[in-house]
Formats: sequence, structure tokens, C-alpha cells
Amino acid sequence: MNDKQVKEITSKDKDFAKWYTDVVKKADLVDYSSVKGSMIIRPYGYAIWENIQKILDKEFKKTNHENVQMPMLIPESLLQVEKDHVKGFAPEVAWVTLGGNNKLEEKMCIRPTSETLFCDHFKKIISSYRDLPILYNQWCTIVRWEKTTRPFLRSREILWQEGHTMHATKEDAMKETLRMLKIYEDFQKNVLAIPVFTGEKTNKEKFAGAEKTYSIEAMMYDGVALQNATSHYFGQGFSKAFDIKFLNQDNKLENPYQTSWGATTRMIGSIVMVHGDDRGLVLPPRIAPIKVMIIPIGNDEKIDKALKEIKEDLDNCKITYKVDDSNKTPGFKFANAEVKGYPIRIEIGKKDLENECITIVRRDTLEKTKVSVSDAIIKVNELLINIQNDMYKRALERRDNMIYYPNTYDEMKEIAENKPGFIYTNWCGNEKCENKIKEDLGLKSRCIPFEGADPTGDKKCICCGKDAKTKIYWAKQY
RNA sequence: CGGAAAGUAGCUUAACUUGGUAGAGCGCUACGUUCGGGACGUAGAGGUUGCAGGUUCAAAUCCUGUCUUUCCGACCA
Repeated sequence: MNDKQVKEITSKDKDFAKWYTDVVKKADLVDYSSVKGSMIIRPYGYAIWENIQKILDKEFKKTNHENVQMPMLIPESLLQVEKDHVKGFAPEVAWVTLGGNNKLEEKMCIRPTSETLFCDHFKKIISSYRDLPILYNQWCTIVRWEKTTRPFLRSREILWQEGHTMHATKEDAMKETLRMLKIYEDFQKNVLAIPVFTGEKTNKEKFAGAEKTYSIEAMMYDGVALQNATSHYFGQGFSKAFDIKFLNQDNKLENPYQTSWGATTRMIGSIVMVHGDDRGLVLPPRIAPIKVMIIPIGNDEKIDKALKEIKEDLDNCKITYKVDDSNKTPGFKFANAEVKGYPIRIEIGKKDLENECITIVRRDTLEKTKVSVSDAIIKVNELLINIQNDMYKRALERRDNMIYYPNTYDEMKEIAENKPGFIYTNWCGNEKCENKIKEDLGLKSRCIPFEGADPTGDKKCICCGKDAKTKIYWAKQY
């Protein structure tokens, strides 16, 4: 690879953190604002988010969820209703204390999440089992006063969706919690081409106020974990605290069972860190706002004719594309298309047309193929599918090669210190061991997967040596 | 929030040590020539040196504070 082609992006193996910020900026996904932790999502980045919204929202609607919009401010007293919840969130909320120049009677926080707001509302609209289930979702921003911020990965103002549902029975609520987790899982695998682990969070890591928290865990290129979505089962914790009641079929008052689930623009960070390379962003076709970038080389009647034909074919197949007819040289346009990560690039030039063909380049492998103008659309359709599948396969293989299975604590330590990735071990279920591993090795528990989590080998906890209850993933996290 | 570093045109930076008219490259605009891996010519636009104080005849330069960014920890989606 010519150095000139990558002069603007730091090599990912040399300095992954720098590479990441280079890519998100050079690909025009974000810009920094003058407010710490509040990023500007630029049109190209926002277009990715819009695609995420479009696809997820369709899944939510298919499963009978309705979108709503709740207030942005939560009165202090409302936030405090559920004890674990306020304890978990109080350290990271932003407060509004003034209205104009007047001090507010009661200060209000900017929502860090909206469980309390939804509960306050649910109390008013739920009275019978006939009102259940209530399946709500909202797309909004929230604020959490994070100490350290990075574009997409950790910001203070977070763009996300949060689902909040109420059910008549425990079983229904649990079913909902897992159903939504599955929707996230399928979305990440099939659309974002990101392999993930789904499973249960430990007591220590679960959401403030939840009975159970499930998460989607992805591994970035550098082996560090990123939690890409969560789904919580609340049981009756909030509904009791908020005194939400319904009359069941036996004419008895009961507290409903609740769930919430969310995913954020952090997923865009995952796409960058799972698929990107030293030339920039690489977008999976299914999430790419522009699937094909057409680059005419020079001016010629023949080129115009071929361009017109290809555009028509793409339109007919509803494939999004753009034509780079700027006054730049071809080399510049190629490099730019690579930084932006368009899945496919079509080069239309005189030389090729003399042989009745054009050049199609796939972004993920940079492999070039020459096809006739009339066959271009067939090739594009084929490539869009292949690129999507190959990107997933490569990410999966890479991830699986970075998972380690130590049998002793010393081995685990050796791996934690020298090899980036996930570590899968037996665990006794005790928080003490979790804390020790965090302190000794800097690793946090990721999740207990749904399948294949029965203890293996000596069936003893890797840390304390007592009987293991389960297997669990450990990793450093963003 | 602790520890470290940085902030000068859109970007990369020079001038800062030793105070004295802020300079360049890239990018941008217009016109022309080009076009198969980051083109070239000519002409041009673009700066209260992050912000606020202080020292001084004089501050990009010295001092204090503050904000933002980056890296490393702690906290967290």
C-alpha cells in the first residue's frame, strides 16, 4: 500500500485510539462541539443512525410497540421514588435549578433514562388487565454526566431509543425482555455484521433497579468489549415503588411486571471499530446510506452513456448511489470513497469502455472486477450480499481467535496482561471474585451466555477455586 | 474526578526558550489546462493567536484562572 494513500489516517495497529478518532472525523461522521461530551453528528453519520432507526423501528412496530415522546425533565422527587435506581443514577445526572432568573422550588434532572417518567404515566393509564400489555418506545436524547467522553462510545448527551413495557404476568414480561434482546442480536449480526454474545449480566453489573439485565456484547478490533444494547427485566420493583396497580381477571389488585430496553448511537462506534481499516470506514451494505459510489474518469460521450445506463439500473433496483463528478482527480476520489466506506465503487473510464467494460471495486477487500456495463447491476447485487456476509464471517473469525480459555488464575493473568480479547472461565457467582479480577487484572464481567455456560474442566471457579456455578466472559471495556 | 500533554486561518503547523508588524504548506474561491490511485498554472479570500484576567511602553510569547481536546487511571451505555 502506498503511504500517500493513508497519510491522513493513523494506522490502527500503531495507535488504535488515534485511528478511531481519525476515522470518525475524516469520514465526516462527527465533529466536536464546544460542549464537552456533546458531539455533532454530521449528515453522513446521522444517515447511518437514520438507517438504524428505520430498521429497528420497523421491528419494534412489527412486535406491536408504539412510539411516544416523554418529557425531558424529571422532578427530583420522581427520580427518587425507586431507591436502587436513584442510587445508580444520581452521580451522573445533570440538574436544572433555574427557570429564567428564578430558582426552582424543586430542581429537575435532565433524563438519564426514563423509567421514572414512564412509571409516573403508567400509574395513570393502567387500571385493568385489559390495559396490558403496554408496549411503548421512544427515540430521544438523554444526558449522563460522564467523566471521560469519546465520540459515539461515551458522550454526555446520548441519542438512543428506550422501550418501556408493562405486563400482567412475570412470564409475559420475561418473554418481552428476551424478545427485544433477540431483535437487537439479529440486528447486529444481520445488519451491522457484528458478531455478538448475548447473555445475562451479573448482579454487580446489572441496571440500577432491575431484577435482571441482559446485554449484547461485541468485541472491537483491539479486543476491548463494547456493550451494544441492553434489555432489562424489572419484575414489580418499580411498579410497587410507583404504586402502579391493575385489577386482574380474578378481580384482585396486582402490580404489573415491567421491562425496558435500549440501544444507542454507540452502535455506530462499533461499526467503525469492528470493520474499519487503515484506509478508513468500511460499512456493511445493509446499513450504508450510500451503497455505490460511481466515479467517472474524465469526460467522454461514451462515459456519459454508460453512466446513464448504470444509474437507471441502480434506480430500478432501489440501490442508493452517488456520482462523484467533482473536479478532483480519480486518485483523490478513490481515496475519498475508501475513507467514507461506501461498500461498492464503480469506476467508469475511457480505457475500460474501449473493451466494453467498467471496473467495480468492493470496499471490504479492495478487490477489482471488470464487467460489461449491462452486467454491472448483476455484479452489484451479488457483491452487496457477498460483502455483507464476508464482513460478518471475517469479524466472527477474528473475534473467536481472540477468546481465551484459561484453566488457572495464573494463566488468566498471563493472558489478561499480554493478549487483548475476551476470557471465558468458570465462575462461582460471587461478587468478591468479580471485584478481585477487576482489581488484579482490570477485567470486568461481560455476560453469562445463554448457551454453553455450564462449568467445564475441574468445574471450579478460576479465582477462588470453589465450586463454579457457571461460565462467564471477562474483558476490558470501553 | 486524579495524573500527563496540547490549543495560532477549515486542517497540519512556524514564530514562544530570549516579549517588538503573526508566516508557510494543504484545503477553499474564480478562470483555464487536466483526469485509470490523493494533478497543474494564474489570480484571490481567509487570523480580535480557545476564552477571561494580570504583568509590561508593548503579550501568540511571561503569570493566574477557565474551557475544550488527546492519552493513562477511577466511574459508567
